[in-house]
Amino acid sequence: MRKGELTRQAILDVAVRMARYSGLSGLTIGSLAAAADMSKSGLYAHFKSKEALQLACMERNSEQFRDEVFRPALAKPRGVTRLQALMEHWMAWYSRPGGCLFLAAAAEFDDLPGPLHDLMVAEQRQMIDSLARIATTAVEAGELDEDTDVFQVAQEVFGILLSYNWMSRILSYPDASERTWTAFNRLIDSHATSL
Amino acid sequence: MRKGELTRQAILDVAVRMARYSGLSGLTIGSLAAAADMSKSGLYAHFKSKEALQLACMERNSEQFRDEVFRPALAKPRGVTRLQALMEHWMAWYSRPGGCLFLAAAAEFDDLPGPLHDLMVAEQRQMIDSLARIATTAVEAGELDEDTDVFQVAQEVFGILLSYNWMSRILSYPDASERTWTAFNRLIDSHATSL
DNA sequence: GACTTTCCAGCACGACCGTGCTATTTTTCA
DNA sequence: TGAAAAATAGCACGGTCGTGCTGGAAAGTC
Repeated sequence: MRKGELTRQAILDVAVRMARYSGLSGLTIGSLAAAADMSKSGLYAHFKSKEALQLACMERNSEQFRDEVFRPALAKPRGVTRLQALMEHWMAWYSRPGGCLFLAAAAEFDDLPGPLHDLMVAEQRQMIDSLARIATTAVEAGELDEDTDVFQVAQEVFGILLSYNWMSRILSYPDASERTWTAFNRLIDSHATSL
Repeated sequence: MRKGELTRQAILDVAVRMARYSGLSGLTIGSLAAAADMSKSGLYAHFKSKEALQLACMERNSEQFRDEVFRPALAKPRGVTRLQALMEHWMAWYSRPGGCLFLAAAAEFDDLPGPLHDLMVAEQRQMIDSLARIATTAVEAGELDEDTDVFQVAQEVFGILLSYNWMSRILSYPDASERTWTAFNRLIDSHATSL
């Protein structure tokens, strides 16, 4: 790997960490350059515009999310076990310092048209699809009813996770985690095959 | 009411509408002044700092939320009916152009200490408490089990709403609304008193 | 209608923004 | 090791940021 590509990745690591706090719009070349111990212009040369930098941040963040949330879950046996593992890692992801960049980006670009909006939506859609696919494995494993609407499950699981993020990280409710699992178990039970 | 106070309110109306798109950090005095047909300094004089303007925006947004979501719900008979009405108006609130300022503010200030963070958390907590109180009326009305954990219900209802916001507004899934009600009904059923 | 208070525009400020151009240093490869 | 290519710093630009001051216009009060 070329030196330049290495530096670029190092910059992106710093940028994503900063963006978790300030959002992608709040990210500035100057402060990023200072944090990365580089000159503004030297850093800027790696991305031809600020928007390109922001897009690269989103993509890097997606990679990290796949690595830290989906990949460990996919290592577990298919079915409810995998779904549980996904929940665990997802909750840990939300608990990282600075919070989740996706949630920040969604709030920032939900109604602002442009490439950043489009990429954000595409990444989010892909995530929901992956979540639904894992729910499908639980149906195939015979753990959930055959007529289960996996997208219904995906939407509800995502809601449970979003609510966890708010209650735990933002409002610091101590029982948030426990209530999250209560909600999840109730959701699974209601779709579980009655033997 | 003095002229100044009238202008101040007019400014805040514009500011809140703008902040729904750009967030409270993205709000700038210059663009706000242009949108309000005022000079920068003339507008600025009404708030002694940008932070004060942002705080005023949050408070105004809270008033609007109470007026448009909680007040109509409280006009309904206590119990599940009221909870349903709350859901309806809350969903309509999320569907407003620009989205919900609370969600934007939560993403912006979740890990940035300061008065804006503190006010955001306080408002959000109050909202959850009000939501739990409405759930309590359903218990008192004999519609939900006596041993229902109303904060569990509040957390789950909020999750259902958050998920609706994402699926509907951000990802434009056409079935989001229907699935939202499916989730809500199952939640209520699981806590309903068995007669 | 005079007087006082309030409101608001004009203007200026230092700081930082994103973005380019130009050298110069560093890396890469023959 | 020397030539070609890539990476980075220095510097400058027009623009906008938040914030103050100051004077005149408008509103409120008697």
